Amino acid sequence: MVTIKDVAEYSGVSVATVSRALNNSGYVGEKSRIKVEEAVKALGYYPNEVARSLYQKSSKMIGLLLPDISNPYFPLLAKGVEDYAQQNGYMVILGNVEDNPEKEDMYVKFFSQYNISGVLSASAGKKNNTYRVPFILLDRADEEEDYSVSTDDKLGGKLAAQAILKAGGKHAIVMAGPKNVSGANDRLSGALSILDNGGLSYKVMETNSFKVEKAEITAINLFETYESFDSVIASNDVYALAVMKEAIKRGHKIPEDIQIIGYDDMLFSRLMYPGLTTIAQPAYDVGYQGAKMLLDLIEKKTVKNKKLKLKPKLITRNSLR
Amino acid sequence: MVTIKDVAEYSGVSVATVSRALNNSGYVGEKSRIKVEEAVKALGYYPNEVARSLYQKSSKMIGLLLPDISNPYFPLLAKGVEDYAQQNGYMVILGNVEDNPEKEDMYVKFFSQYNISGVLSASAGKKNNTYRVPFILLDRADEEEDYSVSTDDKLGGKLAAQAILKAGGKHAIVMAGPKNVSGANDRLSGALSILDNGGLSYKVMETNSFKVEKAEITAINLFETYESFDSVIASNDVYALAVMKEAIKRGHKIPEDIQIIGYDDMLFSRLMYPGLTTIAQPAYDVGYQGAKMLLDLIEKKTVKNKKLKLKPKLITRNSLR
DNA sequence: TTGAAAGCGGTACCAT
DNA sequence: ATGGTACCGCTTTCAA
Repeated sequence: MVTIKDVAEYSGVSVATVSRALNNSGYVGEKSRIKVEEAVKALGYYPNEVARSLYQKSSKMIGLLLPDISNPYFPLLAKGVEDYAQQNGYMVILGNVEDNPEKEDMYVKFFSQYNISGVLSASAGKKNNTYRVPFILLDRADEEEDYSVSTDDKLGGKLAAQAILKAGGKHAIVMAGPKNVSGANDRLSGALSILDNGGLSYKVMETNSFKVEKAEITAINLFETYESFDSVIASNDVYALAVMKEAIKRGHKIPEDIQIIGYDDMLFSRLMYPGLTTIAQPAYDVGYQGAKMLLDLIEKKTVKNKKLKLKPKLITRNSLR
Repeated sequence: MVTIKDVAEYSGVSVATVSRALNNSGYVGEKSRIKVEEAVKALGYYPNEVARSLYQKSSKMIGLLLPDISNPYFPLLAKGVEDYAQQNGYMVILGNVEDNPEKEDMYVKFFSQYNISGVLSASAGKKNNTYRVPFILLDRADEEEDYSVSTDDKLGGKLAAQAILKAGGKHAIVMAGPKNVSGANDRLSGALSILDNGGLSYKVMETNSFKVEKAEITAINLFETYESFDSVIASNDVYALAVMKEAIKRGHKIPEDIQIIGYDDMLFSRLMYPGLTTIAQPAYDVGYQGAKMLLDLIEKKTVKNKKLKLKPKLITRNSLR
């Protein structure tokens, strides 16, 4: 391993001068600078970030806390984070916390042990004030004081309801989604605000999970509990799919007998038959903008908007009439 | 921040003794040990890993290089890695390299700057010998000398072909998959080895991507190019889905007219109608076992099997007769 | 403009 | 069994 000392010897100056030259800090004579640059090139030197981090008590690493990487929404978000971080010389440390407070605590500790310089969290866990570094909430924006980047779910809910209305639904079922997820509540209230003035009847179906495992049983429940509906606003694409499957199985035609709209726009939603009409969430952008906000905070740039709301949009395919 | 020095002062011993007590290295008297433990508890001390890492030239961090997190196979693999790592006190650093050698080089450098102690790579990029730390290939096993964990794709191909045969296929199309991915070749040769003795006719369709964007066009090509086939062995589930969609669109019944088998078993494959019969890849296990092998290597435990092959298995649903 | 030296928070060698 | 201390690689103060 080639160290700053090697560079100093090779170029005939002191390590202090090399350090200054490398960091553009303090005075460095022109000749010294040149000699250092040559030495760096000749030796293939690059600084040891661990040593630097020890002194500076910070690093070029940020943490990303996710509730569940296997949920297809999060990899996209993670990709956005990773892209922005990588473009700006930061590494991202992945923490799959699964809404498990203990795991989250482990990571908080890890992060501080390694001088991580900021954290992005999409985890629904209790907001952890233990962080002494910039902290940004992804996809949630409960508390007033936090920095956050999220989707405008109320708008998303409205969009979905409007699409159903426009397609001529008469009797709709709207799935409520988990009550402890603020986004789910926003969607619901957004949808209802439109439906209430839309001249169609609707019922709200309580569902309390986004989990894939629950999708099939929820779809079955839907058909066993309700009768004579012609439209479904599903919690998300996975649930929409499950409903489609169950509907077809029971001999209903989509969209003729029953029309369905999803939420998320996962990559396979367009691979269904019929293609699923859905509300696209800007998952990648949430990650990307979140990372940007975090690095701005870390580098003490001013962040104009503490709470960034990104807009979802309607993706029209063939599951609505 | 509370340091080892604080602990030493509080407990009235030297930092050397504290260090020994904490690491169970060297002699420590019973009384000293107790005093240290009390001090640690009272002060809420935990070691700074950056300082430790600087001295030891290693850390409790491992790198994970992925070709594309948005491909649903990889998050599962990542979850396996993360789980094992986390259970053993390691953090994982995520690198989405997208088969881009420059990005990969960036990460190689990053990793060494931060004393990462091992690397797991599912990237198809040139094998990077620049690593001076344990290195394990995930999902690929080209070169003889490497450590690797992968799926037995030849077996997977056989399983798929056997299922088609058993379901009574007469004329099959088998998609070849990208030629530069060794797993794809193994699947193909596995499938053909069965088909050749199966008493049915088949054709191999060249496809050269696993990418989602290509799936729809490939499905269309399939129907435009070939006639009178009754069975399809698809490259993966996404492609299988696209084929199903196109088939239904064209008025074919599944599985009555055309039967289809996929590869991967992605979570939504069972949410289709009809449910997709497929070969399940142990993505999570590849990650988990890979992480295990890596940590064993890092901690100098003996690894009995340099090249671990995990078994795929047939998941029977309703897309075969 | 430059270099010596004191840290940053640990580990481990060497005396005692 | 214990403590003093050099050292890991880098940054920054301070004096020259």
